[in-house]
Amino acid sequence: MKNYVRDKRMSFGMTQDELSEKLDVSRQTIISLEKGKYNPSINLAFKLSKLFKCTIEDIFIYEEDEKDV
Amino acid sequence: MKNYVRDKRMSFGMTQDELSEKLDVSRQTIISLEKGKYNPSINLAFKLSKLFKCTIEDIFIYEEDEKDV
DNA sequence: TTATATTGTCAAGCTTACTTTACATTTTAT
DNA sequence: ATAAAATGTAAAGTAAGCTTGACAATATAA
Repeated sequence: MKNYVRDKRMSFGMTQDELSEKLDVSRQTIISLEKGKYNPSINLAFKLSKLFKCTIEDIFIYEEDEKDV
Repeated sequence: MKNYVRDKRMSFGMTQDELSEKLDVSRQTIISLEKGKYNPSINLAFKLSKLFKCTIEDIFIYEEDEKDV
């Protein structure tokens, strides 16, 4: 799954630390997401979409044939 | 988080067993989702949205003050 | 250059999504 | 009423998301 977390974060002029605090998750979680180490929980995906004022689908791009299922 | 999995499934005339097979998850997972025992992974949420031809937001309703975070 | 901010890595541990199996209850059809 | 289909429950185990802490590397600024 591809994602635009880093792009969105930067377009909002936020640091990983600021983002993690606003979302109430650890900075590690943000790093891992941006680096594509794993997918977010649906709760975190929703939090991101609310904060970035867009849909989950705007941030996360699902690829039909995901190997990481 | 509220969800309309059961409603969507029934509107498609499918059984839990059929749905679980199409999504490649266990029937238990469907039961647990419909019963609200836990939230789906974002992967499963995407699979459901594709199958039901709608958005994740159409199926799962995020409540700002989720206690289950 | 030196300090400071920001980003990144590693590892151990916890929580929760999900699986599997086996069986019980409810619904639908004959 | 009986059988079959569909739904539900319980429990133990695996996998993945997330945390914490400590420290390394890179970028930005004075």
